Amino acid sequence: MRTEPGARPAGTTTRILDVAERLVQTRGHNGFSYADVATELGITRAALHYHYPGKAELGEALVARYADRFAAALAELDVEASGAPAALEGYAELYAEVLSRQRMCLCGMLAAEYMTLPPAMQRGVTAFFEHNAEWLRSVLERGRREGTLAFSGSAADSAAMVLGGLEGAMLITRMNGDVAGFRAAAARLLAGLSISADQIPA
Amino acid sequence: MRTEPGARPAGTTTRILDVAERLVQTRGHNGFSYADVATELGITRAALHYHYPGKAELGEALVARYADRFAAALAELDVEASGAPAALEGYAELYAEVLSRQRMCLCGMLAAEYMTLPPAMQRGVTAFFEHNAEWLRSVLERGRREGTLAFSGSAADSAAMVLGGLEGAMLITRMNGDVAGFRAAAARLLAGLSISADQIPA
DNA sequence: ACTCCTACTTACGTGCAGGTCAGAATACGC
DNA sequence: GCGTATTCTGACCTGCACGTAAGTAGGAGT
Repeated sequence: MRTEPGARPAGTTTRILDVAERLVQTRGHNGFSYADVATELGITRAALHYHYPGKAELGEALVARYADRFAAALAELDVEASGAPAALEGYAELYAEVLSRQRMCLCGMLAAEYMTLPPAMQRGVTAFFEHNAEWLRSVLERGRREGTLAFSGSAADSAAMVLGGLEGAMLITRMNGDVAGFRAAAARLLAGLSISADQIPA
Repeated sequence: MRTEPGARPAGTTTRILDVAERLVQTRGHNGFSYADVATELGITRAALHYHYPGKAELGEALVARYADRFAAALAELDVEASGAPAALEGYAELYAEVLSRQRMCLCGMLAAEYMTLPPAMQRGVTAFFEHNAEWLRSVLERGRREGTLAFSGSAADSAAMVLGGLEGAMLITRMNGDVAGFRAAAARLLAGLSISADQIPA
């Protein structure tokens, strides 16, 4: 499929993924066609079928690459972040960066279309969120142990809240491109987990 | 269009809306066809075009009815809820009820597909969220004035957080039908706004 | 020089989705 | 018991979306 790992003009396979990814993140999996991708790349639809036999397989590859990248970003946060609160802020910033490119989280988008997705994509999306929730849970538990975070109930519940909160804030603020609004909502979300500091002052 | 306001066998126009609503809430606006609705109702596609000239108009009617119902539910909460915290809990419960029927919020679904929607539907969806955010903002401000809620920053930011948090939690928990998980996440979300009570005890 | 693989293209087929239009059936006032 | 409006059907059209098959251009290896 690929000529070499270091193909200079980016490689058609990768460029297909790049275009398709953007289309899914903006229009959804049911909102774009092979023709859209082909036209944008200046190739034929048949060429797409050569690289990815069908839309289902392209979708699978999309989810897999996105999940890998996200996993890598989380691993980097584990290393770089100086503590649980910083890790959470870094996590929210990952979302803000996606949003600032006028996109929705790929898997958040696919979560909405979940019922219409081929099984392999469903599994990929589910795994993505499970991995994220698990990462958040571990960060939250560490923060509570270390005394840098405080929250009631289980860490898993708060992890689900953070994950859902960021995805949802993204979903809604994307409509009018309000990145600042997203950051404000995300900050408020995380403020509810901090060791009660900035309370009450309006 | 309708024979009478009190048509006993529900009226085709209404039944079309009911079926289409469920399909949008589960599969999205790009995930169902006129044929799906017609088949389920045992009528032809042409009959659908008689009641709603096109998918765009059907979609508009769907958003309008959903927004009206939601607005009525909010007005009822204003009357019935005994205070700001109760109003917020009631608000979250509205979402939980939708989810318990295995559905996503209609407008949350359409928010994902926003870029592919006809302009009139976009306006309807935007108006829905603005109305919800405004309602939440007023509840939050009242709660803060009355001393029943406490939160940092502007009420508008916290309103966006609650709105996004509930939509996002819904989006994600719907995948595995985890209503209990949704309620837990929603409770945690609102706990961050209460006058710091149940902090720290795991 | 020919072979073989990779990366495409051109041409086609199928099915479905949205929409139109001319009527048929039913109910309805009068 | 007759016109009229409402509600729906049958037949059709157009375009697109996904997919397939066969063929070709261009290098890489020997």
